[in-house]
Amino acid sequence: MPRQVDHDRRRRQIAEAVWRLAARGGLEDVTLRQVATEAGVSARLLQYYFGTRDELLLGALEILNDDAEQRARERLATLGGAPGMHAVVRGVLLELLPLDAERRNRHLVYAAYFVRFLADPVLGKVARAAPHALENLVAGLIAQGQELGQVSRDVDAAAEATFLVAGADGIQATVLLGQRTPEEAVALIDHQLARIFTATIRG
Amino acid sequence: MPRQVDHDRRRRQIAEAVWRLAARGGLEDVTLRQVATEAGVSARLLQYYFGTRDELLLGALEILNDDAEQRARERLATLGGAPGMHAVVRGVLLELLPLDAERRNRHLVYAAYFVRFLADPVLGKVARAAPHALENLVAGLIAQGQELGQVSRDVDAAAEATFLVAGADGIQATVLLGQRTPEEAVALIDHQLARIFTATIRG
DNA sequence: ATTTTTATGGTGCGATCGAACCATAACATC
DNA sequence: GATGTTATGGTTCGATCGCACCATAAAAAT
Repeated sequence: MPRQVDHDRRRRQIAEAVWRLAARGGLEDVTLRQVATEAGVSARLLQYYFGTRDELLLGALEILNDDAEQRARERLATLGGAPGMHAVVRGVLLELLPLDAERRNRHLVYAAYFVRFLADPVLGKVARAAPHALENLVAGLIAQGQELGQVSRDVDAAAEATFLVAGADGIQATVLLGQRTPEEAVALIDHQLARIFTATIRG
Repeated sequence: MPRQVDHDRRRRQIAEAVWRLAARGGLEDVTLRQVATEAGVSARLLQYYFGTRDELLLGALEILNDDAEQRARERLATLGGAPGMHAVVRGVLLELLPLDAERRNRHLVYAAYFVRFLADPVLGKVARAAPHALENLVAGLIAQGQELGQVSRDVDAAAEATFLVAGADGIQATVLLGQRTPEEAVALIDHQLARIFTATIRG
């Protein structure tokens, strides 16, 4: 076994090139040659690490998903000792907004893939996994908030959770298009959260 | 002036082919040859009516926008004599959902164009026009509802309007991905509207 | 009937695409 | 040091792309 090279590192390096190109010009611009140039490797290497172009697109998406989950966990972990339901839900929703270059790029990549998700069953499967889990997570957090008296019993936790996630997603698009600043987006989220989490200033 | 042919009709015929292809496989699949085949005309005709490929993409988008606006007006006109604010807002929001093949296709086309909107200033200008107007429209309707006592004075009309539009947009995406049925989507919208339009059954 | 403008089809060119193929440098193992 | 596997670069091929160019049918204008 010669020439041990960190395969995951190489794959990530190539995947990041795919992301940049997809975010910049859509999947049309993700050609093997452009990816190779952007990643600073030879085109042959793409075949070696990913195989065909479709497999490259799939692989880059999987790595992006793993990345998103890990970053989200990291950021949620920085919320402090006992965050409280309000803060946690806020953290989850803010993960959907393009508040920094990394998140902005990620959501642009998802946008570039979107239509493909419908046509390609394999990609679709990968894409459909995440959002539903998010809604359930938020719904559970709101329900916990009800147990703790931070949320009125009158609210429909599942319905509100779904609409919060969908709303954050919709606001994300407007920020990407430059119709709204990130600050305005956060304010809109906070406005809705203040409505749902009535009985809380801290937590 | 010979051979008078309905130019608009021809352009629409070609534009519809662009929409179908874009909805099916993204802008990558919108090649001149494929569009020509899909529209049942010669590739030469695309050049004649639209010019370059970029101009074709722009033209097809403009026609789509005009179409969307006209269809929305038509549907709103069928709401009956004195619709009331609740029903009008509902009608506007439902226009954002893929409740039939036409609306589904339209939103898929927008999705296919999305990343382009950021890179191409011309396309971006066309795309940015619509949504902001929608939010203002809904905000105005909610404000009118407040005047008429159908909406509490406590609600922030602008903030709620924005979140309603964004939420409808986000829900739209989940319906397109098959994560939610159109009926569930409508129910979610109605749930939010029932919260905002408190004092109304016939509204 | 001739002319002129509009509308349409076909064909060819240079560039680029995805992917298969061929070569070989690097290195662990024996 | 010989050997065999892993990792990388380069080249080539058939297909397809956008688009420019050439031809001509159809009909209004003269």
